[in-house]
Amino acid sequence: MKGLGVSVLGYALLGVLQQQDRSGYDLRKFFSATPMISFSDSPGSIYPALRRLEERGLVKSRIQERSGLHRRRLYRLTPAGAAELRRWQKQPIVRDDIIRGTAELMLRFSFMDQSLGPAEALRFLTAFKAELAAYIPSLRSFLEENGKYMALSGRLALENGINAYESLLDWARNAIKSYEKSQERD
Amino acid sequence: MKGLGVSVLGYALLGVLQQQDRSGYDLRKFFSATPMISFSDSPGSIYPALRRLEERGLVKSRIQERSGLHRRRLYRLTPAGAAELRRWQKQPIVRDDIIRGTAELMLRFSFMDQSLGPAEALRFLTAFKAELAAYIPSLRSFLEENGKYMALSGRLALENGINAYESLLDWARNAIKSYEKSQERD
DNA sequence: AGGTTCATGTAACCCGTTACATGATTTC
DNA sequence: GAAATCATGTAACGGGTTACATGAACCT
Repeated sequence: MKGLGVSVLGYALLGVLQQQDRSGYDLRKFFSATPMISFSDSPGSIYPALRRLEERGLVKSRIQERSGLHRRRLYRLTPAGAAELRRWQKQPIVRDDIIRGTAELMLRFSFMDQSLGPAEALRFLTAFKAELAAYIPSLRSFLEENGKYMALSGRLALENGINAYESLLDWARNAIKSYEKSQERD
Repeated sequence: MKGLGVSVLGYALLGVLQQQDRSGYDLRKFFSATPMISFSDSPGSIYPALRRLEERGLVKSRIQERSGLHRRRLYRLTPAGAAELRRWQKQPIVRDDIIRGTAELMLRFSFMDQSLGPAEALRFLTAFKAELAAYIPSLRSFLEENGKYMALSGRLALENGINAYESLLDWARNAIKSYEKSQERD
């Protein structure tokens, strides 16, 4: 059960396709028109990525003919694609995930309600919180020991990193509360 | 005056080499032992990157023989390399820089005291602040309009994005104050 | 004598970027 | 009739990841 060769962009596509079937053009528009604009909407990235997903059996495409309108190729998530999305989302959170930028972790989380449900989302948040809480002190102590020898810009940049992780930790705590509240209503 | 073909890793190397001459091995250790650990310390990335920088005349290497110790190849920034670093750092800040992740912007800033001095660092921070302040409302209004139709995890992920940009804005304001204070002392 | 650290590389693979290319349909 | 939008591709290029490879010096 390994995640063979799907890029972050690939998972982003799987996540969006989970909601509804879309064409490559739809997906490009989606990326450019929502906060997922951090992904490139260039045809040179999306069309090849969709082709790769189809080769691996994670999506299935069909041509949609529309009178008057352009014909287009609609993509739908296959059961294997949905399973691979869940596998990726459920991976344990390790320090390296935190270090290499939290963008991928947030992507994993953002589709989680639909694919895994709130209980798993809560588990994710709890693990995320723990990993953040474990990592921040190492940054703090680096600043403590080296801050006085660093240039102002360097020190400020480091402080920004610490702030960013701390506001993420706050966010995680609040998100956990949101899920606990929504579970009480059941 | 365009920035022909230097990757983010390349600029990170130029920035670190600005402080002192180092070998490839030193640079790998530096990346793995400091908060710059977000860069890969694998030999497969660093040695080829150094070779490319030397081909472009941005660094110059020499072999250092040390009795008893291992011989190693020390890299030094050339004047052209220092100039290219400054050119990269001085580029205007555009919305796209904000959207594609602020890591590269923070990297640009973190070496700025040594290369461009505090006045330029202040200019950078002011532009950064303005660009952030201009971008955040568009995220807010997206949340306003679409939040009610989004799943909880998706909405929380979006809120996290907004929070992150806002804490960055706070940081920028404080950093500006730090520079203004340090200028008063002149 | 054997394992760890120092030190530097190469090569295959994947994939994102950029640019180019095409054609239908809609709008003014 | 021209411009913008819809819609889907291809191809060259660059560079990061991973894995493989080598050898000297140091420590026990």
